[in-house]
Amino acid sequence: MGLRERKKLEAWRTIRSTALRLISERGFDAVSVEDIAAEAGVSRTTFFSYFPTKEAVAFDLDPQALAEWRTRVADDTDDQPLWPALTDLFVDMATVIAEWLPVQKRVLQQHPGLTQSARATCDSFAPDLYRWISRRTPGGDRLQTSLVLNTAMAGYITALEVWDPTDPLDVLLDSIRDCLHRVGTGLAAWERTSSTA
Amino acid sequence: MGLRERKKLEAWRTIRSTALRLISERGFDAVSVEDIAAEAGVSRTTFFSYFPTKEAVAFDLDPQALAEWRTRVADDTDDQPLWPALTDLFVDMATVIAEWLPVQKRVLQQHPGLTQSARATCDSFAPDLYRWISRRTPGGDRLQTSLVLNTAMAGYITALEVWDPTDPLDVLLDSIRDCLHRVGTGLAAWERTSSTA
DNA sequence: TAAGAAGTTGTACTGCGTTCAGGTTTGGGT
DNA sequence: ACCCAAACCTGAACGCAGTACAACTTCTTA
Repeated sequence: MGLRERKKLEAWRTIRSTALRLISERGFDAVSVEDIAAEAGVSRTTFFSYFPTKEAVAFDLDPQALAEWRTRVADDTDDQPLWPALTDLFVDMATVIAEWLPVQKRVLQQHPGLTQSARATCDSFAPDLYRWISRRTPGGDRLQTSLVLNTAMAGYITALEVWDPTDPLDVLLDSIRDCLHRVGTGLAAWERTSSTA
Repeated sequence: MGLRERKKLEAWRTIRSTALRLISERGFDAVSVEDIAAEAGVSRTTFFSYFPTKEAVAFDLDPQALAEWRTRVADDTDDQPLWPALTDLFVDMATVIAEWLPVQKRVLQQHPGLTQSARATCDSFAPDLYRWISRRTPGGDRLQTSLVLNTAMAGYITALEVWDPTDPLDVLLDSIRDCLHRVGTGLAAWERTSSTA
């Protein structure tokens, strides 16, 4: 990893940390992009070269963490049944972003209007999961694959929604496992029958 | 229904139709709020008194249709099991907004970035559904209720995602029924056990 | 029909997000 | 050690979404 790449990641993290600190202190609307950029020591233009929107600075995934998770998903040779394996991927994801979850959740509690942006976080790893599910269920059509993905995400989102950020991370991870297990037990029965429906 | 209320609804629908027509013709980004307001014969200020954001004009629910659906949900004395009854509510919702679905879907196909806004449509009737589910599952905790809601919505969203807007509405309705049945069969088994988990 | 409530309009303002030309830093090749 | 091209950062200017507000018009009701 060259100097250039390291500096970029460092800048990304500086801007992100600065943003979350300011937003935690003053609230999302009371902090402008200008404020964040100034405090992080970069220009407004540079801010937008790292984050496409102001919301993104609070909810985008760490590039390195995301890349690591992606390679793990791509190289996955797990031979468990579909839903336990899928559950592991979501737990991995939550673990990877564990550091930021409490503060993000607290921002969401103070500003429910950002729920949409939070869901966009899921969308950033959805394509990888879609491919992974397709690979695991060769007979599945588009409907079945999307249904599995969206249902699993519903479980993940629900666990995040109900989680209290002052609780330890293990509580969240167990809740994710619980939710995916509950929603998965029904869909598992459809895995074989989808092409004959 | 007084003159005032009738005029308001009429204005709402004029703005909405105008907006969808212009957006269909030129694309979402190439139409400004100013354009829509001018073409609809109102001021920019008035536009924002009807729709909180530019996205809302494409995805908000018709006030009358929403009100009718709400009373139907509130007065619901259906004694079917949970998931068939819930399925009926979603099918009702889709029927109620059937008129706009094809053009909205076409806008989404041309502009995938608006998916988040489309999901906000669901959020506008989510609170009603949450209350309805709570009423139907007295023993359920917050996790179970949210899980049922989010999972049902995942089914609904999935059906919308894979639906081809050139297909007749019945195809979509059947798909909604199919998706909710699939995701519901698993969760139905948890209805009784949630308080002992 | 007069008073007041509800709705509309123009204006001015903040702040997000984009574009672009010009300057600076970095890594690779000689 | 030097140079060059590519990548990066920056300031300035712009368009447009969304808000605030005071003046004005239209509807309701007593």
